[in-house]
Amino acid sequence: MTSTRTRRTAQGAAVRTALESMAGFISAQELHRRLSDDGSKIGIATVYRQLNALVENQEADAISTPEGQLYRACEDPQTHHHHMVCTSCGTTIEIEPPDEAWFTSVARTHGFDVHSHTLEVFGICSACRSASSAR
Amino acid sequence: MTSTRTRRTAQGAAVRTALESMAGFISAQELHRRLSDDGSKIGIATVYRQLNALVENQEADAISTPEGQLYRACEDPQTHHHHMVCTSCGTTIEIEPPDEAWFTSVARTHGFDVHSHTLEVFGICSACRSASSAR
DNA sequence: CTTTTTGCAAAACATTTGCATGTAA
DNA sequence: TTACATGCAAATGTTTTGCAAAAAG
Repeated sequence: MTSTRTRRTAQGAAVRTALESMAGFISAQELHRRLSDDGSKIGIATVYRQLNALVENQEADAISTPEGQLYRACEDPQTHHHHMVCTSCGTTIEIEPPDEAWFTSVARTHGFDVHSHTLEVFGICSACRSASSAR
Repeated sequence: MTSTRTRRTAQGAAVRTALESMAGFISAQELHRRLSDDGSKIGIATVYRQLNALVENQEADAISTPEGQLYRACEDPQTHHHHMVCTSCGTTIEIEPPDEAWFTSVARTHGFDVHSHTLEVFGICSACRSASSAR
């Protein structure tokens, strides 16, 4: 092995930049769509490869949803926030966990070095609830 | 509406029974495989439909993984748990939130009717941490 | 009978991979 | 140069759907 880590490519930079400019999580497909719309010339396969590389390098983390994987650039542990989303209309409300410190404490207990965490609450908002009298 | 809820079918019972007899989570594909091996005559599409029906009726819940959805029969609300996963080796540890009730309380505050919630902690387990002296 | 469920195969998607070609280093 | 990255299309794997036939009520 003559040592060679990662090559600097336009596509790689584009993916990283785009991901970092995102507020929350985004899918590879969606990210690719945005990059393309913005004029970037990049294939979907490359988006996946870059995204997976970022995750492996711990520069991003991913969560699984019924629609597939969602990626997010890693930020300062403080900067992040959680959401509560209405599974009916999609409304999203930002919520604040009672004890953010808990995450790191459990981790320490198990010898983990916490990198990030996700918390999502799904439900039906009052508006949708009243709307759907049927069921 | 002449009122008609759900029809009782052999396949439906088979799926529910099989799911309830499972220890943990299982995928639709895997469940179908087992049912078939046990002689049940049921199509994969039906397994999916039954499973999704159970989830909608809150008789089962599902989690998303990179390999797809995993289902589990619902038990006492207390029984569900969250995970902490090592982003390096994939090891998953079950963790217990300090205050499960918090989820429903925030929801109520915002007029939400909580349906489910997710909590995931990402990090590096001790084993991987020591192992990766290189980097 | 009437309406829901099933099965099957096709359709939809998300994600990965093989390979020839382009391109950092 | 030369090994790694990209693009494209084909391959995978999961989940959904259309539709005619079977089953429940």
